[in-house]
Amino acid sequence: MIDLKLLQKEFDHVSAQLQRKGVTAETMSVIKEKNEALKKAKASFEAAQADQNAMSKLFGVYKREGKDIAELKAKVDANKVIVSERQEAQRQAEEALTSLIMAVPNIPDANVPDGAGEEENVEIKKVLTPKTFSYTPKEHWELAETTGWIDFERGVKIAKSRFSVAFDMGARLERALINFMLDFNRERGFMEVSVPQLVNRKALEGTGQLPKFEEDLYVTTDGMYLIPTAEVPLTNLYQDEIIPEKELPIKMTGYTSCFRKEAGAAGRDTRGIIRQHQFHKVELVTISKPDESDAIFEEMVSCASDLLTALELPHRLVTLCTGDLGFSAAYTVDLEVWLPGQNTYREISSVSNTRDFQARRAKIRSKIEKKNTLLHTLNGSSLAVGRTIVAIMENNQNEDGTVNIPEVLKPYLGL
RNA sequence: GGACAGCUGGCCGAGUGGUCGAAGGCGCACGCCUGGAACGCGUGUGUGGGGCAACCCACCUAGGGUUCGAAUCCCUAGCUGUCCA
Repeated sequence: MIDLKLLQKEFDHVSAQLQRKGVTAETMSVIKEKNEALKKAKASFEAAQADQNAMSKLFGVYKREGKDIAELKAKVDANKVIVSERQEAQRQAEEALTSLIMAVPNIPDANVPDGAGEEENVEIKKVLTPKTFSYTPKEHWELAETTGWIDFERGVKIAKSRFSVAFDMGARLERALINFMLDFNRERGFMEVSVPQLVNRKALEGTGQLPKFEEDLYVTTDGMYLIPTAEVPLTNLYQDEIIPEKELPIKMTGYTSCFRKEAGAAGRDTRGIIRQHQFHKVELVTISKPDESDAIFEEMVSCASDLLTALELPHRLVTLCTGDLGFSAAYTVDLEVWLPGQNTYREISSVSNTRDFQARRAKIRSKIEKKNTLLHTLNGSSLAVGRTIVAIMENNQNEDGTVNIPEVLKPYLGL
């Protein structure tokens, strides 16, 4: 959620920054209007209420002094009508504003490049050089068949499209990767946490998936939601808390399944396991003091990048432009892994600093220098498991359709 | 699934209709004491919003209700605990 006080104080600046993320000038001025209307409605309601409170207090005095309360009661009764009218006006004004601002994305950092979409993301650097093949490298779904690691048809049979089944070494590789990633992250100072994979609405509002992206979430019959990422439960662990300063930063890593309807992705990546309704991911989440978040962001990017390097996977780092930046992020670096079969780099991790955007929604604070201060929340994948398997398959493939296991994973596979 | 009990500030805990935003304690901050500390003593210390300020409003799990007035009474929901099935 954006800071309404900041908006009020520096409307032109905030408005301009948000317009970079596609919020219209019109929406901004409506928000400004609604905010002012709410303040007026609130002041008028509170004034009536102050009258009410003052008169109510007199009852105690009158009673003690044995005075007649009939006249006072008539006055209070008349005021009560005014109070309830103004209360309703305030409630409506509040609702109008809230529904607007909950759907406003975070303000992008000043150094985020402008751009319409992923084509305009800016490369930071490449890590490791892709190896050259003496033949045309196969795509992972072809290798899925020769290795027998992934079965797409049976996934569809028992669920529907965009579900798959991992068999034998495919399944073992998944488990090995999860353990390897968790251990790697833990050695970098991230505490391992195991969280629920169903959460309530409030949690999703806290991290920004709701109310705007309801159509991409699976919901259960009793109103719980399947998590689209471990970022949701991990970040919301500290919802509505005032965290002692000495406990900061809180650096966590967790493995969960993730569930996404992929509502807006019809026709994209329909083959293979790049875009599934259910996938495994190891996530990093940090809650930090505001002045530490930039340094921690770099740590998180390095963690994910070094993980890819340890797996011997060539990749590159890109800064997302305004058009590709997510709803809650102020700044995001994507890690894209080289897929020789597709002859391109594909996203395998996304590390974001949301600054105080989620903290404001979720009320995550700490008392810093005697003042309750909204903290910064950061999240990043380290890494998406399915896509890592894709990358391993395509980068480590042999001409006969077999795939070599990366050295670092062998201990995890008993090899 | 049924019965009962509870849910109060960073934490613990008192408070059963009228200066209660809430005693007391812990914790924390500052000061005194000390060579330095601990102990002890003193002072301060909830959150959010509005206002230049005085000050005002809201918040005792949440949402409703009764009342001039609710932490306190009533209803509903959630959660926690205990017992029963």
